[in-house]
Amino acid sequence: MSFQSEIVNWYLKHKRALPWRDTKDAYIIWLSEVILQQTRVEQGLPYFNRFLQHYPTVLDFAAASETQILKLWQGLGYYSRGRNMLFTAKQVQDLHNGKFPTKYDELIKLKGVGEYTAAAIASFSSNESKAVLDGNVFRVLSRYFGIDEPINSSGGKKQFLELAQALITDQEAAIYNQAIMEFGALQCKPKSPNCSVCPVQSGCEASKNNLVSMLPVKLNKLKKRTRYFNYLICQSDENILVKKRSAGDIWQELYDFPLVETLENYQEDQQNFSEQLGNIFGKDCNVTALSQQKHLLTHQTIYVQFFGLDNYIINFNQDAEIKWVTLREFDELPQPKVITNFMNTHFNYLEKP
DNA sequence: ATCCGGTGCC
DNA sequence: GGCACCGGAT
Repeated sequence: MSFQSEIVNWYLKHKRALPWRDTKDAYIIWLSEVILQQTRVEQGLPYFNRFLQHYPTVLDFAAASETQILKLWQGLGYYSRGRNMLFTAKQVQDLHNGKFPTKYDELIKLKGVGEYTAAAIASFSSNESKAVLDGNVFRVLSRYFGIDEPINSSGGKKQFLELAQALITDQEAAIYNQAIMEFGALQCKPKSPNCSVCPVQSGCEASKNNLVSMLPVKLNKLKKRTRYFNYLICQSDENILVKKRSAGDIWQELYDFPLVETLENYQEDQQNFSEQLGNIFGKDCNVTALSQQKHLLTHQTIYVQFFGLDNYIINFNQDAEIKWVTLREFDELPQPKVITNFMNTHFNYLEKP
């Protein structure tokens, strides 16, 4: 038996009874699908029932106020979904005579309806053979076919979409789409799927190769940190106070200046800034803001602000890595780019021929 | 504390 | 192409 037939058979046996199943009403399917975006069935179910009770048709929905919609949406998260639904309901009223579209090409134009939701509504309501590709489908396909292409890369998405579309058959589009998603949600779960009772285990590449827990592959999207570096330029004649950077952070063993890091711009984080500044240069020190620049790293965005130091007392005990060097000595020390840039603009007489 | 997940918008 | 949007599960 084919993969698709096995999945559909499994579905007929194990599917949950849910109120939006087995309806062909595109409005009701839209309602359920948008509510279920980024949301688990158990959490979305009561919301779906309340929305359908309040707004039995798309025209009822279109007549609602944004406040009413958001009040009903309360607690579900991603509130732009609710706002987009109202916008779309009005559009369906005005542009489609209140009749909710059932074809992918029309659905995809609606606000809040992306590729997944358009394929879901089109296949469920009119059996159009557009493959759905959600988190469940990615997982099932990557495991069964042993695909280790990252699902959140553009190439990976394309590959999975082509595969999913090749698998769907015209006559069974609606039920197959529902089946593979339900299969992913209940059987081929992200964590500890029970492969011993899986109907397609014998054909599953991940199972054969012991890769079930490794698939699907997902690129960690590096979350960029935003940081605020406030450098204190302490200069006396030809000497400047520098600091060697230590382990556990960027630019290890390179030289920069005494640094106060704040959680936000120093003006937004005044108290913290002044306190740290006082610890290094005494309570009564004066600073003057000089230049600023934005420094981009792979994993961090650093807003760098330079300050000139007017009067100060240096508390050397605060940090053993602080020391005086001449400007010429500093020029020979390894420095981060952002420091070199600063030196070149403010001490350009040091530039070599 | 970290993972999970569609769409809009930049 | 990458982030912001949210709450729940693990």
